[in-house]
Amino acid sequence: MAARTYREPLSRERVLAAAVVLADVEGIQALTMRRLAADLGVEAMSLYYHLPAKEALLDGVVETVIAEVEAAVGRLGDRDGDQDWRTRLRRQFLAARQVMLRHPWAPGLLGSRRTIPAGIYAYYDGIVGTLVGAGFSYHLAHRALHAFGSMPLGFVQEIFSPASAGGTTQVDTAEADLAAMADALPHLTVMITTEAHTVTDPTLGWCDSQVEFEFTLDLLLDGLERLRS
Amino acid sequence: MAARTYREPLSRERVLAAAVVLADVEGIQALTMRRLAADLGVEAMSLYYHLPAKEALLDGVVETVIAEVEAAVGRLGDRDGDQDWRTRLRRQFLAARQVMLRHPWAPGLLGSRRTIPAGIYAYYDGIVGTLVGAGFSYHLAHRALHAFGSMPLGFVQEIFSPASAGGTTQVDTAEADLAAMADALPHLTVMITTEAHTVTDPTLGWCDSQVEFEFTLDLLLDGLERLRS
DNA sequence: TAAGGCAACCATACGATGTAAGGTAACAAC
DNA sequence: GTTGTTACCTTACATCGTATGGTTGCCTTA
Repeated sequence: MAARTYREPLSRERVLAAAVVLADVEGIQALTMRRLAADLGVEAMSLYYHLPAKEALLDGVVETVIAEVEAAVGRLGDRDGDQDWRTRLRRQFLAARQVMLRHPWAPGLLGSRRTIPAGIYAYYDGIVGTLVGAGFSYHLAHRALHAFGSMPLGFVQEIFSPASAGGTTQVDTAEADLAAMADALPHLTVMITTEAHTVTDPTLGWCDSQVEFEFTLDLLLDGLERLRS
Repeated sequence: MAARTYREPLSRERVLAAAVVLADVEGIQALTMRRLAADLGVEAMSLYYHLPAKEALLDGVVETVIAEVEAAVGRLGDRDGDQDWRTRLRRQFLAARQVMLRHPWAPGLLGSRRTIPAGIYAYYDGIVGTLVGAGFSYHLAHRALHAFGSMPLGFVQEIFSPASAGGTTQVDTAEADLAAMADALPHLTVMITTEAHTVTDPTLGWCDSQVEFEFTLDLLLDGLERLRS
């Protein structure tokens, strides 16, 4: 009765954690269902009891990384409330960068996902909150979000792909459950409603990426010009 | 003897052009060897006579897009020589953006390539030339390149992945054929040699991405602070 | 204690993908 | 007319995600 080969049962969390480790150690291309199962001492099809498909696995992995970023950011947020807005964001982005450096495959994966991972909204809501709290208008805060580009998470969201060829526009889905958002994401909600009503060309959704692009570009060019002289 | 089904013979260029069209119309995930061959009225294995592997196909596709960017940039460069540096780069990046908007899959593909496509060097050499010609030091021009981030090509190079886990560092390869570079890429060559000798920690290669990251971050934060007040 | 039910995992198989290995048809050169 | 060469094709295989349908072992409930 001794060596009954007991095995810790699988779970979504255990699978996702193993997937992150596998990607870290052998690269994202090594993350196959069979290989991941083997690492867990299990057959490939067993994973499907805890995850419906590989896409869901990748979504979960992304979610895990976002959570790690939020944890790192939250950790320094405690004693950080009364800091200058620049200092706060600076520390946040540098902390996020440290997380992403541990998962070099993550920015690429983030950028390749079709749907925006839920955790990102909370993260960005905090950023907008910091900006608005420091006197930014919601409009300028919106611009700032775009300008930050890859700073908060190491990847470029949709700068070059407006609406990303999906079905419903972002405005539709946003207005649908705007009330539900208001609690969890107060700043983002206000920002979206404010900006949506300001927009001139509604075909573009509430982000006119051409305008955002030019804003960021000029911000960089102006800053560099100042450093030049 | 009439309807002898003649078919325009394949060529690397024809294959690459068809690949770009296929990716534009049906998305990059539709770009498989069998599907591409079918579009060309040919069997999959026939492609291997003109390209050694799918990786080479993707490299060629990237190369094609870069060439399209360079063409667009070159087209406006003719009557543009005596413009302000900001105006010139602004126009260049906006022209590049127009190209990338036609190929929404391109930034992601660019970013996923292991080796940097050759055409990019020439493109960036021109940017450095513009900057230095306007009074930038090579050091600041280097910083500016990193700060531009996704502006010139719509994707983030290696902000989060220094040396990208390759074998030889960039310094090794760069110094190996530095002489050959000097003709084709005069500004980049000078920039690399200048910067390489300034570097304090040689283990990082000549790009200390942590420093570059913080530079860009502060550039953005300072610019936004100025707009806030 | 026996019977049933369910949670967790596995064996097999199928279609899609990249591609190795070798075959074939047209044409050129001698 | 033989022989090469070029361009394309047929077949086959490993690997991938995953549909389908077991099998195993524990937990109830009587």
